[in-house]
This record gives sequence, structure tokens and C-alpha cells, in this order.
Amino acid sequence: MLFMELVDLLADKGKLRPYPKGRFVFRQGEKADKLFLIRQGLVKAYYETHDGKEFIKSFIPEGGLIASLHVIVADQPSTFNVLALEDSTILEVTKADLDSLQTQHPPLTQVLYSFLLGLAMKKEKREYEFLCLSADERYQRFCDAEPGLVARLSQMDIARYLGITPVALSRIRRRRLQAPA
Amino acid sequence: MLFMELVDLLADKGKLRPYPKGRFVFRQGEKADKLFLIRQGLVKAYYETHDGKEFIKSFIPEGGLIASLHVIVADQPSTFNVLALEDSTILEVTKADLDSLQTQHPPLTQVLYSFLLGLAMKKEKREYEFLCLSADERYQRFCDAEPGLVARLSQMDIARYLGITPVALSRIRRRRLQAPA
DNA sequence: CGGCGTCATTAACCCAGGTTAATTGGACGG
DNA sequence: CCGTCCAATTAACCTGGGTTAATGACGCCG
Repeated sequence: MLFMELVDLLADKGKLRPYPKGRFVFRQGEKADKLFLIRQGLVKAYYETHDGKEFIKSFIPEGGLIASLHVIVADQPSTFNVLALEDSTILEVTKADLDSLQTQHPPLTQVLYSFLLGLAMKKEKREYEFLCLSADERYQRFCDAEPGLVARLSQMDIARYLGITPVALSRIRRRRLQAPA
Repeated sequence: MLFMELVDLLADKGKLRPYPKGRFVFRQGEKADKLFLIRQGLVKAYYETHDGKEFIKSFIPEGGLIASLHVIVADQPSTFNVLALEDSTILEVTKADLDSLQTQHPPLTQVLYSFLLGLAMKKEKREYEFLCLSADERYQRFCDAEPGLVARLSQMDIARYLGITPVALSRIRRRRLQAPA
């Protein structure tokens, strides 16, 4: 399985670090040229606007992998924050270590390729949901697709992931309770 | 340059086909297990709902590359249509030919990796725009980023790409003309 | 125990965008 | 030159979601 391969390969190269709830993994504007493998816990990746508004890109639970493409590909600062929502432990591998591992261990390329493919597909799915679905439908789908995740999140964070305000989400939930038989 | 490498490699393996304006390259629900390289012209990739509404994923002009990830990765039918907006000529390579080329010619893997990386970044950008920006801001950005493309498109298609109706886009354009000095 | 901060809900009001439909204006073919 | 068709605009009306603010419901801590 993909995750275990990576873990085995990276376990000694990388550092395993604890992130208590509320700590940033990296911040918008920083160059975090590392790969982060979430071993335990839960983090959120989100954009923050100049006027303090928050828009959540994704939640990454244990088993997930994060990297800032802008940093990896062009040495540009990250465009988003990553914050621990629960006490988490994260395996960190620098891009340099990753590159050296990759030459020693060609199959790793295939693993990274798969990761990228998975990322592209996830983002396509999200594009579809924003283009074609109402906030209501996006909420239903999210609950169906990720019930375990939903249980661990605040309504605020769910709303900001769906692209609406907590107030609007609350209205949607109420409609949901009243309508069905 | 990426595109030329691919073209050179694929030119004899693939078939160069003309698509007159209005012809489908492939359709939602079909398995189009090919790579399509747009040599000339312009196509749009879009979702079509059961009730006939259209939501545009992207426009691909000459130089662009299209594939349905669902087909490539999991042999699932494509989730979207691709339609020629102008008379176009497209180089088509089957997945089988691509695989054989890839073993003969390892650097091709790097090219495909770059393509995937570019795709993931484009989709992240689009996610950002839907999450954080108003329709108005999305329109401004699209005009600034792709002036050449905007000139070749109908208002209808631009609107459906931005996730709004042509009526709403028309209002935005009017505001634009009235407001600035 | 009481005060405080935080999150969820609700209400009231506003606005952007959807919907429907009428109008305009080319482009095209007879 | 005159219909026809279709894209674009405009108007009128409606609705979903934003904004602000008030109210509960907890949980925490002094």
C-alpha cells in the first residue's frame, strides 16, 4: 500500500515531530520545502485573506500527505497555512532528502506520481462540486463521503471548507432536519 | 520545451485528426483512453447535467493536452465532454502506445510528471478562485490572465466557465463600464 | 459557585446572482 | 431586401447566502 511504502522509505530519513493542537505546520508566505506525512491526528490547509477571512482547502487526517506545490515546483512561498486541528505527529522529509532517496530508489518516483495523480483527481472532484452543485448538495456529499471526518470537525470549519459561512451551514442543517420524513 | 518534446515523440505513433467546430472529441460516459494534444484550434471540456445544464471545466487552445484522468487511472468512463469550439487539429495517442513509448523512452515519464504537476497547480488555482473570490473578481482575473482566450470565446462560455449565468456576466460587464473613471 | 470565552443557532435585513422573458442587433440565407 | 436564428443585453422578480447581532449551551478556570 502506497502510504506504508513511503513510510518505510522515509522513516529514517525524516524527522517525526509532534504538533499540539493549534500549532502551525507551516504558514502562508513561508517556504516549507518539505513533505509532511501525517502519522496521527488531523490538520487543515487553508487560505487566509488580508482582512482575516479563512477559506479551507482541505482536511488531512492520519495517512495523508501534504506539500506546497508552489514551494516544490518553483521555490515560491506557500500560498496557504497548515494548522493542527488535533494533537498530531507528523513525519517530515526535506525535498533534498527526497531527491536523494528517489535516485537510490526509483520505485519511489512511481509512488510520488500516484500521489500527484490522486491530488489532481481530488481537485477535479472539488472543481466539479463548486461548479455544478449548490452549498446544500456539497454538504450532503461531504457528510456521505467523509462521515468520520465530519464527526471530528467544528461546524465553522466544515462551513469554510464548503465555501459558505457558519450561519449559512446552520440554516442548511435546520432545513435538513425539518424536511425529511 | 515540454510540448515540442511530446510532439516529436508522439508524432509518428499518434494520429493527427481534424475536428471541425462543433464536433465532440469525446463525450461524458465514454471511455476515451487516449491522450489528446491540441495542435491547432480550441476545445472546451465541460460537464453536462441530466437536465441539460452546462458547466465548463476548462478551455484548451493549441499547445494544450487533454486526457480523462478517470479513464487513464481507473478505466472508468469520462465524467465530462470535450467539444471543438473552433476548427481544430488534434494529435491522438492511445494509452497503450503511450505506455510502450514510455518504456522505450524514460524521459517521457518526466514530461508526463510535469504535465500532471501543471494540472494539479491549475486546479489548485481554480479551487482558490472559487473559494475566495467573487464572480466579479474571477472575471477580472480571467480577462487579465487570458486576454487572448477571452477574445475567442462567447460570453455564454465565459460565464459557464466562471460558474455563473450569461445574464449575471452581462451585469458584471455593465458595472465594469459604468464604474471606472 | 459565578464569570468568561467559544461555538452553534436563530432572527432581521441586504445584496449578488438565478430565472424568465422581452428586446436588440448582427450574420446568414433565401 | 426581408425573415430567421442566435448571442447579448436589459428588466422584473425571487431566492440563497452574507452580515450583524442577539441568544443559548457548554466547558474552563478562578
